[in-house]
Amino acid sequence: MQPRGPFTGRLGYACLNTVLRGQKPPVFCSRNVRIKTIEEKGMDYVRDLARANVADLIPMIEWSAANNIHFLRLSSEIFPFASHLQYGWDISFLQAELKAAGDVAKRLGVRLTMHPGQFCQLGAKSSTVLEASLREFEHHCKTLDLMEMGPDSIMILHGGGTYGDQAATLERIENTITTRLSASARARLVLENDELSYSAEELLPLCEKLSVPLVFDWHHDALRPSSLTPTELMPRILAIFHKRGIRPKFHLSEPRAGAMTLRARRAHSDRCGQLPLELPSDADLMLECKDKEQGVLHMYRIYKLFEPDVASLRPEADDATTRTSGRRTKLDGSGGSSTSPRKKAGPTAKEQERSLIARTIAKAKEVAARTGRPYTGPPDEEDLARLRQAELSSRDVLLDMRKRADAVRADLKAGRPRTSTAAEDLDEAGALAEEPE
DNA sequence: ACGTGTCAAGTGTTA
DNA sequence: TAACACTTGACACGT
Repeated sequence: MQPRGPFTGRLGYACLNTVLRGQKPPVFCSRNVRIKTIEEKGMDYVRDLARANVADLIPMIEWSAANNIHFLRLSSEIFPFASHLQYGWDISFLQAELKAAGDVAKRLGVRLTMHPGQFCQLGAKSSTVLEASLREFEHHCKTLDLMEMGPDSIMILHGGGTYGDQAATLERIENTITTRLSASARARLVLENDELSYSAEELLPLCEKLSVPLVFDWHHDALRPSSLTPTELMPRILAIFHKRGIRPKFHLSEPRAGAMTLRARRAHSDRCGQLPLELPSDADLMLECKDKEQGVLHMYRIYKLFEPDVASLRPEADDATTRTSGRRTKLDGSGGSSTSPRKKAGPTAKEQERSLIARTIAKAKEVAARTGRPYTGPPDEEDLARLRQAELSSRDVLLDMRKRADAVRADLKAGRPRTSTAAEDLDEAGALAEEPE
């Protein structure tokens, strides 16, 4: 199905290895703590957690290399509260352990990157937020420095908020980058287009001016498109990486099947199924999907890049819906939930079901009127199952997103205002347009 | 052991 | 206005 050429680059996953996490004892690098516990147990407890997190870096890197994965993102939770104003602490006492992990990564050829959280606002107006952002960013940098990682170990940030004035905020970001970052932090900084505030095109002028590479994210680009297509943007994106001597890096995620609203489409699916056509064949691509390393192995199989070790494979969830944050609520409303179930992620399963039935009936009536055939009543279970399948297919969502992104691009090129990329209805979702038997 | 509510931090969008 | 989406799930407590 894919017309793209062979992919020779590296696929990576972020922060957590679900296979190792499930082992006994578990291997993971994101042990965390609450403030209350810090106050009860003291900082030594936090440092012990951090030591355990660092110790698990090595098996995670080794497992990855053994499974042909040479690209990882380190979790920001590896050092809980390290940059906190009140409960912060110095990671230097772990220098030897960090260097050991870095040595393993370099020996096995595993690229390590980091991605500080949304709290890092280089364009913040508030000095409190800006100082916290700088502490956090420099802390991430110190982690990679202590591991003695090379220039490919970059740190990704988004533009962040716009504070109602994108141009003014971009100036503040520039000022922060040029006057507030350490040399090492600036050397590792890269920016990434996001899906709400800064498209690739809106970041590129700053990136080009300061020689800060841009990590291009296809999913974000679909939700906040530039006037230029990814193909048109690609030479500019690659030029900065090449100028800096940093291996290009990209991000890929996909919306969950059935996602129609903007909110739902922002969320990430369990796995990815399509390599972007514009992806350079030798690029590093970070997969941001819920199934982590399984997403990479999944892609290895789809594109026949590697034959994964059977022992490393886990089956794909069969009950994934538009619900996110690890929720696995089925369409019929049953199913477990690993996080707070009373909080809604989009419409509830019952609401989705009601809506689906209503639209289906309306469509059937319309078809009946158009074709002269009698309307035979509401859909039965079999109809619904078929419609769910067609309507909620991830492929349909991707195609719809691409189509809407193209429309936004056309608007931007024509100087018209930016419009929404969200789907308002399901009329174009494949099987719904089919006529009943 | 398991289920569930909550957790350091920011911003924008939506129901 | 509160919930939720994002780069990332785990802690902590109650049953």
